[in-house]
Amino acid sequence: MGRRPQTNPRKTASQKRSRATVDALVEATARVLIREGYDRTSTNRIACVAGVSIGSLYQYFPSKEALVAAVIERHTQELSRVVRETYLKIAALPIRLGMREMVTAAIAAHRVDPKLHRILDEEVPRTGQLENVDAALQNACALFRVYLEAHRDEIEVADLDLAAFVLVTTVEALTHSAVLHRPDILAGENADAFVDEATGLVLRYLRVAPTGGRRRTGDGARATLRPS
Amino acid sequence: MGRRPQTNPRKTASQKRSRATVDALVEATARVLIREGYDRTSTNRIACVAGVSIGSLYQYFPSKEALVAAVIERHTQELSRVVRETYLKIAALPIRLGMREMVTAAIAAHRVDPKLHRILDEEVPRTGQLENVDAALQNACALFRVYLEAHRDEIEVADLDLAAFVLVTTVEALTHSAVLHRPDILAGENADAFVDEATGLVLRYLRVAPTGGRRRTGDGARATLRPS
Amino acid sequence: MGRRPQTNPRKTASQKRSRATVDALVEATARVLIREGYDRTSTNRIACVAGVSIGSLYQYFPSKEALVAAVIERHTQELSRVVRETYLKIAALPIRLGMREMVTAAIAAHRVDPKLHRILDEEVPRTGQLENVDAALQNACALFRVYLEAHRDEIEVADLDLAAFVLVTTVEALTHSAVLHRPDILAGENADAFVDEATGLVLRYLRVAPTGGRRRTGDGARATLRPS
Amino acid sequence: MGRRPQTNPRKTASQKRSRATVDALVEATARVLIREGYDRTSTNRIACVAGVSIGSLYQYFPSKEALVAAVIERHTQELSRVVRETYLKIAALPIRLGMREMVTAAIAAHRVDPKLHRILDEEVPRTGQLENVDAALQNACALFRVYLEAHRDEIEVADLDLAAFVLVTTVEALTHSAVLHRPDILAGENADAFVDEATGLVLRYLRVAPTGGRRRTGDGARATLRPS
DNA sequence: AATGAATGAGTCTTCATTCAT
DNA sequence: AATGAATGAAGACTCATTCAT
Repeated sequence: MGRRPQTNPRKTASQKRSRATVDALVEATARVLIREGYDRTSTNRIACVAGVSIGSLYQYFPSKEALVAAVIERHTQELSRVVRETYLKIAALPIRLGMREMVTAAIAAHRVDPKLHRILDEEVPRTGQLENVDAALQNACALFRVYLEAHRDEIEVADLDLAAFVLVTTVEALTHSAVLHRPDILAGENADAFVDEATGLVLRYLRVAPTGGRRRTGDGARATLRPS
Repeated sequence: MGRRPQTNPRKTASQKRSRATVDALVEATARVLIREGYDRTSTNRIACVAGVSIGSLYQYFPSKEALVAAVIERHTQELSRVVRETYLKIAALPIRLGMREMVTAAIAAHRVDPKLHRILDEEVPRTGQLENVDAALQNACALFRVYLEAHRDEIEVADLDLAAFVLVTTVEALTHSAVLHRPDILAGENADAFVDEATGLVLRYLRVAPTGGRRRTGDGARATLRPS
Repeated sequence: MGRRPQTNPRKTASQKRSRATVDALVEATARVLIREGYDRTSTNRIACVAGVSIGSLYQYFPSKEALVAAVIERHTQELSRVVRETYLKIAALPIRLGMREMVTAAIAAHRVDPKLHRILDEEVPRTGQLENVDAALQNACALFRVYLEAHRDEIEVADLDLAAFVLVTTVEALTHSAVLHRPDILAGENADAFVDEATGLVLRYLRVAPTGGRRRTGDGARATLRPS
Repeated sequence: MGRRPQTNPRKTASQKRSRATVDALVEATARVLIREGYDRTSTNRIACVAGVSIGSLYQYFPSKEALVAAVIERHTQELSRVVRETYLKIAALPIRLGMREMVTAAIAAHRVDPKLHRILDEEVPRTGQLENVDAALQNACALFRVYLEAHRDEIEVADLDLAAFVLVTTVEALTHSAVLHRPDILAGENADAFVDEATGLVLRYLRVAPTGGRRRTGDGARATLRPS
């Protein structure tokens, strides 16, 4: 596989001017990535777009990879923020509402910067970032597990860890796929239907009891029909 | 985005020798891709590994991208074959068994050539391949829809298209994630539990009635435990 | 000290055309080295002067260092040839004449390509070439030792190895220094005086008996003047 | 050959602090030169090691070359000091002892800072320093000539200038080569043998009469054995 | 059809040096 | 005086691609 270049920032810009330079560089990297694609993204181009000399670029980032890593980092941070906020928001909600909120938030997260998201997902080689991906997954699972535990009495699952993994993966995949590959599914009023569907998937998986009152084609109806 | 190079094979190798050369090149590309990673994969290297001159390489493939595309194509074909065979196999099965078989097959598919799969998934820029990805998704959904239709009486869904999309995406994501990121989940006896879990997700989503008779660690057992 | 780049030729040019390219490159390197100095010698410049593309340059030489190494090698070969031929020539001569011949040859050797010699001596960093330098020294000493052994009865030395080292070093240094730093010493008729002087140094070191018969400005004349 | 950068110190540091800064810079240059090699020696590195900002560096030295020149200068001064002291020491000694002392001092000189010496000798391009080298040589010759003149009655040479050149060159080369390339020759008790050998070379060259009393493998003994 | 030498645009990266603060 | 951020020319080197043989 060959050696991978360093990706740790070269020096932490403390002064105001340098801070601005670093920001400009990361921002420029994201923009160039989007506009040109990964292959056509060169450090010179980035420096140019950032309005910074190539020398300055290398003063703060030891390699092209480091810049891309910074962009990924920044984007991931943003997503994490959304996720964390969502958990805070839904912590107190009953699971039915909470899950719906969660699906909604997942979609929103995928729309934070869709073009960048797409590039990062499709074009940027993730070598060396694998640990991060795995870490992010573990992290999301852990958070979700906490949520499930807190709502244990509303659900029915044997293995909380497994359930967390299944749901995190599923919700991420569904929203990701819908946002990136089936915009039609999320267009206009369809959106609600999709959210219902995904939420339904989650709730039934967790064996959340169907709403007593609302009689619709739902679990509730079925329950009564059940043979035993 | 800049112009994308041609990716269509230059000429259809009719003669036997040409055919062998083409195969050798595609195979070499896959191997180099795995061994060196996308960035370090050069046409010269590929030609060398294939035991072919660089000139000959360009006689059959107009660009590097074309070679990579051919590898993706070949891998995709292989996966498609597994998928198709699975559908044939499960067509006649009741949905409970069919779905379980499907999950199993999906895992198997992800293990066809795991290293190549990973590289293709993580490192190879998919620009220009998007249509293919989308097409593959549509295709899989269509197939699955046919299956669902055939088993309509066993399930309870409002929108078959949507359900197909949801399940194809979900099963793919779960098996993909498990194989690539959580090998522990699939190790040894855990594998069965995971298959059960994924199958359970699918079946409950489709509102397939839990098994009355068969008593095993599964939905059946659970059903009886339910309060109401 | 950091890693040193490869200096081994990349591929041995077998075909006629490539052979010419390689030669042109080495020759160009020598010329550029002389004309521009080591620091200003760039691979692009070399390729340009050689009338070859930069790509071709790197097809045969993995690095700038490799080119310089090739030049050094070529120059060293040339010098070695002179040295070897000298030994052949003087093998049968009595030591008085042999040594004189040797000093003369040493001067000649330093004049093979004086400008290149100077650059190689003064400007080219010899990192990594140290072993070569040492090897060359050892080699010269060994050859000289053989010569001394063959003429053992004409000389009087306790340690042949040490004597060989001393003389090889001395003669090299004297001729080197004279050619490069004191051209006046070797100009016109002075040359003979210098050769006499150096030869005298060697002969007296080896305690070769002064010539009785031959009367000339040299040890012979002096010998008669000696008190005892 | 292109323009060579300035090498004269920018301003004479009169104040105490400035003086310290300059010293730190020169010292740092030497250290970096040794640790990293010439190529990897950058002004930023030097400034960093010296604990000084790059800006300050350029306040005192107009260029990288100037720094290196200062290091060479300092090292040369040191060597000169050793040489001068040696002359003072041996001025009153008879030539036999004086020469032996000189050889010993030459070895010592090469051991003043061997690593730096080696780098300076092998890696640092001497462009523009040629005059200095030549000057140093001339200077050493002049000093030595004075010595020889003072001892004229003990020796037998036709051309004092030539003899001075020959001996300065020879002694320098022998000790240099021994220290750098044949440490074995100077190890332990061998050292004495080598000093004897080099001193013998010098004395016989100068036709210093062998010691009358001490009967050992020497010129004296031989003289009586000589055929005629 | 095959070969592989040749091409050269373009990439990343370094580093001496300047200059605003 | 000092700082260190910024500069950008310049260099080493790669690699997809062409084309004469």
